[in-house]
Amino acid sequence: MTPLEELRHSASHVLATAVLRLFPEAKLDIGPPTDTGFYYDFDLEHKFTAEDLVRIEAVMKQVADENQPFYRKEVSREEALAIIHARGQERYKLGRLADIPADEKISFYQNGEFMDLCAGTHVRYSSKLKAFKLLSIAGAYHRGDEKNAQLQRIYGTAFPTKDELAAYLAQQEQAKLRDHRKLGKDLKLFVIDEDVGQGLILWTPNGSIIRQELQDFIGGELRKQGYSQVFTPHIGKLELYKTSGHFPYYKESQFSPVIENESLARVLGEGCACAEVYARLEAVSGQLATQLNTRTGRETITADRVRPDDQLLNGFMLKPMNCPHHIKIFASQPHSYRDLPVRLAEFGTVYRWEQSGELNGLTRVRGFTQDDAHLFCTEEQVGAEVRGCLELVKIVLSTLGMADYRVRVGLRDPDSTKYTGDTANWDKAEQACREAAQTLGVPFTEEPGEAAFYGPKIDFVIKDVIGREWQLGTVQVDYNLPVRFDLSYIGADNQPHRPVMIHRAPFGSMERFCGVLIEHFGGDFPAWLAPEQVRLVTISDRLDDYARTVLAQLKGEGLRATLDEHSDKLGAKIRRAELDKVPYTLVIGQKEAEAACVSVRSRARGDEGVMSADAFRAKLKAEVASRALPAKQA
RNA sequence: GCCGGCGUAGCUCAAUGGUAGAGCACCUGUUUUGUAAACAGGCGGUUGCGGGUUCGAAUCCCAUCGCCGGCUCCA
Repeated sequence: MTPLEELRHSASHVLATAVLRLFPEAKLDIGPPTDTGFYYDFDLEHKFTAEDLVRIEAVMKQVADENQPFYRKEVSREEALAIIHARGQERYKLGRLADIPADEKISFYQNGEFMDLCAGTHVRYSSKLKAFKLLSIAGAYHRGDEKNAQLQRIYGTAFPTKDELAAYLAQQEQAKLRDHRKLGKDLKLFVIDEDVGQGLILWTPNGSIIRQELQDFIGGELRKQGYSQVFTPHIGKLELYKTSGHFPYYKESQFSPVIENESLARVLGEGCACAEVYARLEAVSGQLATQLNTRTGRETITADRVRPDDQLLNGFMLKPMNCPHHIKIFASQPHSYRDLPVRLAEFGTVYRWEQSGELNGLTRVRGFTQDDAHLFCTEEQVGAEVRGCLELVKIVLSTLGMADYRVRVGLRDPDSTKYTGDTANWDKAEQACREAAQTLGVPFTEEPGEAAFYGPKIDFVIKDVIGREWQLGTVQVDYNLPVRFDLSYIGADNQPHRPVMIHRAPFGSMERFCGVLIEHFGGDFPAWLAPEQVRLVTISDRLDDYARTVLAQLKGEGLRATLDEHSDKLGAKIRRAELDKVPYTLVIGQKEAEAACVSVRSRARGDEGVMSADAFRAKLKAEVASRALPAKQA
């Protein structure tokens, strides 16, 4: 444990000490340090309130002042049981004790009257806790399993000194100002209207410019890399998703199907209530899941294809993924090995029924557009194609100056049944991902259980302003959907072969990416992305005519410019431009008008002096064309 | 979905059971301005929605919708 973790871990023990002083009946679970602080989970009838937090924190300060030494005590399993019973903490601690392997030492840590099953380590005296603060109360399931009891978790943070604590809290406050939900409102980038629906993004004109620019940017890269553009509809028949495996496997995270009127009439005509419709779908999908589970891994889908029988309801689903549609395009005609790789790209909008409590601004939504593509290639081509996809992700991130990300290779969880396909193919796909990741030149972690249901993936993960991680770009290797859809190409040997699929989305979703991007730039977008690139402000409205000439010239070059026609003093107009985070403000007075000039003020660099209107236009055009990042120094 | 907190004007907030208010934004007028806020006036609210308690509810209670922080989930 690092010294800081040790400090925070000790703070969590002191938190538990204080809680037991105030609420002796509280049952303890666990209290570890975290990246940013610590927490402790309690089971208690009384619901903690904000006022309780103040009281608890005050008692914690007392405990710190009592300068209690922390003692480590190693005990036998029998002694441990006795301690737990003596303290009436059987409810969770017995289970925690049982988790400790037989060959490991069992230890307790004691400070004052408090004693907790704990591997350690701890600070030597509670007086080391000079700077801590309780932050929030949250529900948390015991062992992170929603089938278990929900405990009350108290979060806090601690630092070696009061200054460091104050700096951390101030930095957190600063971070909130960059929150994309706040900036989205301030800069009028997007709205979410409760009448339209939770998690459904309405892109306003300003936000749409950013999204469109990003789309144009990557579109150019795709043309260079030999992708073909396709378009597909937002829905597909239930049958399609039964074949792909989405329907039985992930039905709970999809919008309810749109049932064909005829099917619906048949069911309702029999006197069924709406609930009966859902019950029937449940039964059908359960049955399909069983069938598909027992059939995964076979090399031909024809015999395995699940056909609807008379009991089935026919209808459509909002697409949760684009792959089935793209697969159907690939399958629509025969392919020679000479055609491969086939790369089909689409900004495809998908819909997923995320739990209401998980929705979050742009970063977790119910309808989003993936910058998606599916590559169909030979097994020999997989490595090169995956590397090409990773290259694309790196181009995106470096163009935007996003360097603070981590790479995760998501592998299957060997104990889970949520995956489709046979083991041999999974092994090949996982190996392909691993090898490709090694060529990245950045560290990556392998994480079991993070794979897609059809294959392993390489994800680019970025933190938002409050430290939550979000998966953005992703590259996924898939040996399984080609089997499920019985895809083939004709090889050099004139025999049919199974292609391998690669799913990839460098941005991930436009919504989530823009959310993270807004926070990355704090709303100060580079000129090429800024909804408004230039604001013209005049000293006096007598100069507005000249300003309008300059404005027309800027617009003529395709630049996004406006003229501030308010009857305000210059300072007020500049302030407004600054608050609107416009990259360039052109100040126009008599001198400028007479010389066909503009006085340039850069948001990043301040006053840059006077230049000819023509020169500014050329300079900004070049800056936009090169997709330059805002430079602090001229 | 679960636990907890919160919903007052476009935005930020005030009013704690007794006439819903301020600043900014917006509109109008005056001002004609040199690098982050000129002045004056005006517009703007069934206090998220629906019930209830009360002589009287933004305020108390119930329900519902939404938002925020966690948990769970995340193709």
